[in-house]
Amino acid sequence: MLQSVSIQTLQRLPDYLNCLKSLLQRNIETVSAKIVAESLGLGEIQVRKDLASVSSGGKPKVGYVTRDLVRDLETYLGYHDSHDAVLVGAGKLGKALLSYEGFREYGLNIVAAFDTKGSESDDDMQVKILPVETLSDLCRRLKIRIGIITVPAVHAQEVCDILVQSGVLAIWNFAPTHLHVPGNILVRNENMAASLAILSRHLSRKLLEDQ
Amino acid sequence: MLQSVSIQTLQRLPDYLNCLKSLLQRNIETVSAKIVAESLGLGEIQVRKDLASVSSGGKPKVGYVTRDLVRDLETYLGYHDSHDAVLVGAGKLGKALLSYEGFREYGLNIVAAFDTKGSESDDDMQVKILPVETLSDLCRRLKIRIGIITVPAVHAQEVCDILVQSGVLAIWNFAPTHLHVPGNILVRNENMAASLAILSRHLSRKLLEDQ
DNA sequence: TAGATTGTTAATCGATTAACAATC
DNA sequence: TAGATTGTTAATCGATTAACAATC
Repeated sequence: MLQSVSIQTLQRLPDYLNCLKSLLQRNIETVSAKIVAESLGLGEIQVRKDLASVSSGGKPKVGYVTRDLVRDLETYLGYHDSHDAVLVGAGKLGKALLSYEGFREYGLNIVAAFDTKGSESDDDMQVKILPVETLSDLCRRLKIRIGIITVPAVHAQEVCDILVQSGVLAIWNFAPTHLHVPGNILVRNENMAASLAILSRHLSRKLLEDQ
Repeated sequence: MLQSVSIQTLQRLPDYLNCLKSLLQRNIETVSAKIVAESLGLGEIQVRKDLASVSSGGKPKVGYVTRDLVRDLETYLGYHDSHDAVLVGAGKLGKALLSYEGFREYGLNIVAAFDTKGSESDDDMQVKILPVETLSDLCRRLKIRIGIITVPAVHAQEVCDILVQSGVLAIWNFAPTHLHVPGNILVRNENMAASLAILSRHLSRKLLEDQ
């Protein structure tokens, strides 16, 4: 039965997809929740519940049809129909993201990149780097709905405002700063500082208990 | 009163720090939970509780001393004493992370980078790129406890195993794959696919309701 | 004193886990 | 049939929010 999916579950779905695809490559045609759970270090019941919310279900004693699950997950995650996006800030990180092929697989299609410094485009990047003055116009013309921010923190809000004014509805923010947006706009922070906080605390504790 | 800090709270701490530092720059010497909450889009009570768990507290009617809070947060997050780390996988993303100055501010010090392809070091990177054969040895010699994985997904587990065998206790994984580690090792996934899932669903919903 | 603001204790909410019924 | 496995309903757990007491 298809239920509404919590944020927590939603975030686990790509992991399931990964896991199932690798099982598929090994020609494993059906799979139990137990196997998936063990492979990802999750609880068996949690896996069953998560999968129930996006799939048409499995069969007792048999499990799930791997291929069907993969298809259901990809469909749910929107990997089959791609979203166009722009990226603002073609520094090191921005360029790294631009040349990452994997995004296409996730249904993300970066159609243009912008920077103050115009157009020093790299060899293995598909998109041109355009002057930031043309950002708003292009977003409107191409009806861009996703903006990726990889500018320095001080300019992030400014860029964010332009994107929002130009019709962007979802922002993926790599700048280490909090962005202010209207209520209907989603900001997803790729929060490196938060990750480091978690790593650092684990380390402190481990080193302490080893003394 | 210093309490134990939940993961959720821990992840918010860098945001508080950011916010407070910018207030400090504007010479705002005391600050109420309400101000911080509004600035970050959080609940006032949540902010008070979070701050209570790392700070020596504020004064009724006055609020918190900005400078003290900044210091307490930095101390708690370990920004004052830095951790050495290695990075494995000097592709686009790896190089981007290597040349990001900001990590030092967070107490992360990348002392070496590794790749199969040896040593094509970039201009504005401080560290050399070493052959991956020397990874284990260096980790042991320098007692490295943090490993950053930016290799392609297929090689991530392999690299992870080497790191764990060489004494690394915490792993920051940028490869889109789940890593298997012993129970005492922490893996933090920088989960781009999960972020995209959240962005994508928001978009689907918005576009649907606009029809 | 009055009022703003902190901090704590209790209530609510949501997510995870456990127990169990259904079924192939 | 027996047993493995799904899926659902109930219980638990943890985090957030609300209510309130403390205090400058």
